[in-house]
Amino acid sequence: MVGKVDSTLSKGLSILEALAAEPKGIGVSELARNLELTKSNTFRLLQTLIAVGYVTQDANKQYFASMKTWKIGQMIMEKLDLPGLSISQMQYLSSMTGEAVYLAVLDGLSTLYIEKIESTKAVRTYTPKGGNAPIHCVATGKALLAFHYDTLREKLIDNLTLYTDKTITSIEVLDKEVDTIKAQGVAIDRGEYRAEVLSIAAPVFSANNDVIAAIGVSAPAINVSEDDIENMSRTVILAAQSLSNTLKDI
Amino acid sequence: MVGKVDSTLSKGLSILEALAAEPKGIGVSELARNLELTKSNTFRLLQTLIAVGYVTQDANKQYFASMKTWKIGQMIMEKLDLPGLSISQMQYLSSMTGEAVYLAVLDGLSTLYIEKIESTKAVRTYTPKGGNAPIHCVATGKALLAFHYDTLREKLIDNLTLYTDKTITSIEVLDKEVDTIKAQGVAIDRGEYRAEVLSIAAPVFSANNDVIAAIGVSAPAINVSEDDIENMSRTVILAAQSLSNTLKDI
DNA sequence: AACATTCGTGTCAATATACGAAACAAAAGT
DNA sequence: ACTTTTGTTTCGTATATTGACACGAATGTT
Repeated sequence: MVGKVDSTLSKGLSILEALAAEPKGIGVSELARNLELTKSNTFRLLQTLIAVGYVTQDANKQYFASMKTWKIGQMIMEKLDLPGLSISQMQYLSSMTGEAVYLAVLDGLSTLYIEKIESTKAVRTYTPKGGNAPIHCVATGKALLAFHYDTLREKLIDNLTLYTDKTITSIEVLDKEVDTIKAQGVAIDRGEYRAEVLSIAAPVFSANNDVIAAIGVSAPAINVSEDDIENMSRTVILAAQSLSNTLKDI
Repeated sequence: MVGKVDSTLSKGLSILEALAAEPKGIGVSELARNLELTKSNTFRLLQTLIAVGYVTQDANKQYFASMKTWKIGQMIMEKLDLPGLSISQMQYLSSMTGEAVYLAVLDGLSTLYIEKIESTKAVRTYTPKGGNAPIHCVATGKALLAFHYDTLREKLIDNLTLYTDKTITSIEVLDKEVDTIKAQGVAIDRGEYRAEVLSIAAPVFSANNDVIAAIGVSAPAINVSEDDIENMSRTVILAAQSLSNTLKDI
């Protein structure tokens, strides 16, 4: 009996999301139009969001997302403290490769970067902390995808967006790719999202052997030879295993 | 006509908050008891939170807050554009003191420097933008810590790393220090992280009075007399208050 | 200045919606 | 074997949420 959702709650959250995305404040009417909701409905939901502290309103009647969401988000992060637990392995990867190092978790059909260490080299591949990328064409994404494939495959079929000529857009090809990722324990993206970027990532296992994160490196493709790829893969796998082990005994 | 709130939405958000505070996952029954809600009600709200991506459930039926809230929070943070809003106050501090000026936010058990102005003087105390420092022994860190002490104290107990002979390594001493920081509205570090560096910082408050950042200066200790410290403290506090005020009316 | 649109906020009746109680199987404790 | 507690589902009902409409105040247009 899945599928039934409380519309009030989901509408309220979509308002919160809309406000978070809004660079400048926004009024009821425009907000209602954007979300295809009634003005009355939007107004009322905004009132309750204000009452519980997630939204504020300025003198010109504009509505804003408050910092409360940020605070809650921080709490979640702190409790899990994946970044804290990962930092030593990430630093290890950074020192070994000199490239940008990422820690990512699953977020719908995207990988969400929750921690990063900048490349120490001149040419940088910039992706901000808190940013995300499609799951089917970057290394961290593919590593996460491979181990959640049963729940994600179906949803992904119609969402294999093409980004470069290397991007996997056929589900059959992806099926095979997932098999090799699971077999090898590492995912490699050779310019499947950004043509000139190569990334390598491995899955991180929780205490109950769920894959909860992926750790990996990202580098300008021209910097990396095939031999380098093999070496870096081994290093990334080791770091991921190491991290998985520290998660076992928490 | 104020005060009427959509109960569905507010209950849903309280569930989200409860999950965020829960270090380990939690089941429906216990959650319902904690929040004084019906089991049916709690269950349903959880289903819709799952449907919209804010909550996940593991194999043992335990519910968790997902990273989505964190992501929304990050979005809010980014659109706030703290660096942009801070620049004038930072320049003011720079011109008044001639020393290095920092804008920092909380990042785990560290202060993360998100903006800086270099010292105009010959002798510089170098800390790069994007860099971080332990929270318990630099001024920006202590300013942030003091106003997040309830959530951070426990974690910090085993992480009071010693850097110099001035570093605070006892939680009892830190408790007192936090009290005086909150009382004075300013944090001072006299060589607690780098022996020869002195730093002064004050908290920056958001529209709803959360401390979301700290602004401060950092200087070679030999440059600074006790009188200077007092003067600079006042200047830093003023700059921080000024910044807080501009945040009020956005 | 007069007019026409927008805006944010209230009102209110209708009904769709979220609600609690009870029941369920499965698991955990005893 | 028995009892309690778990997560989940069903269901009839009441109530809380809803959308249409109204309103004055801004804002824009002529």
